Amino acid sequence: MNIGEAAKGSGVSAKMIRYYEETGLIPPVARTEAGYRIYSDPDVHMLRFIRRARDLGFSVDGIRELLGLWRDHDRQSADVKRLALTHVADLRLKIRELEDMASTLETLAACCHGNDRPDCPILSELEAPTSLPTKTGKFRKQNGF
Amino acid sequence: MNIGEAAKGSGVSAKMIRYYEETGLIPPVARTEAGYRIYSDPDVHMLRFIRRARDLGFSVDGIRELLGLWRDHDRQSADVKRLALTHVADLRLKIRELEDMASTLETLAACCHGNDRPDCPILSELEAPTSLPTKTGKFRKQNGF
DNA sequence: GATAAGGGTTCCCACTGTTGGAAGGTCAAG
DNA sequence: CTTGACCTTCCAACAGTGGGAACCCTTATC
Repeated sequence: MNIGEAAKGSGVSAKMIRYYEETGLIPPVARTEAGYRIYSDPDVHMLRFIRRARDLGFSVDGIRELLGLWRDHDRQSADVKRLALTHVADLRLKIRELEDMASTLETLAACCHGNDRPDCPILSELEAPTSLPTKTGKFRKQNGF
Repeated sequence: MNIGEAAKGSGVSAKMIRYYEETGLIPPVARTEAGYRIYSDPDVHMLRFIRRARDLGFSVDGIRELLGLWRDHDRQSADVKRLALTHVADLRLKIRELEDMASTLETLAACCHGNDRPDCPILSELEAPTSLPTKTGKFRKQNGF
């Protein structure tokens, strides 16, 4: 099976398959004499695993670890669980940050008349932060996730 | 005031101030004879506005619009409000996606013994998605936000 | 056998936003 | 006059993904 079919079968674009191979997330596959990559069913299986993990928000590095555990038949499920729960904690943290942003903005928007006059509490707040409640205290995000 | 002081006073790093200038988010400022950028209090004020908007999760493009409204004394607060609420909707969408990921993973983790045995429902699910409930249906994220 | 369509291959660029560093000029204090 | 802390520009990198160019391969059709 060539890369296009593998892409269709796995839901991972051909571009990304090449990228994953280049960056070592997946091992290089065999090639035809002409240089075409050849994929087997297990390869596609692995690609689907990767896609599913991305769907769950794992970073490529996280997936690297997951793949390691997946391939390791002597793994301990505790390791997988820890990896998953760490990721859940990251997600929840990110959610809280976004939630804070959204609720702050919503509060401000609720105070804004939203008419044809120029005065607007949203701009006022951006201009001169009045330390509105931000449950987490720390506000600044540092990685896009 | 030079860029370092402006950075300290605004909370925007010198690097980012230069970047914002280069990309046209903020207009170029005056320079000393030696080429040092000179910032005034209003400049720092604007930088603080920008930083605050970034803290609320606005993209640079969003900030561009906000700045335009901020500077426009004939603006209509309705435009600001619309901008803000659109952003809130984006945030809430993203939150829902992350929430789905987190709850799916949490459900799976709860089913995982987390012991020294290798069998693990998390890996099983990644391997062969059993279409767990994902309230939104569409799952794949397409922009990092 | 020639040709065209629709693959594949590599490589480079763009995006978002931010950081890091190198090479070199400048300013203020000692 | 030197030293250290600034400033300047330029270049690279990060994570992931998409777009596209230039070129090769395969297959079907004429």
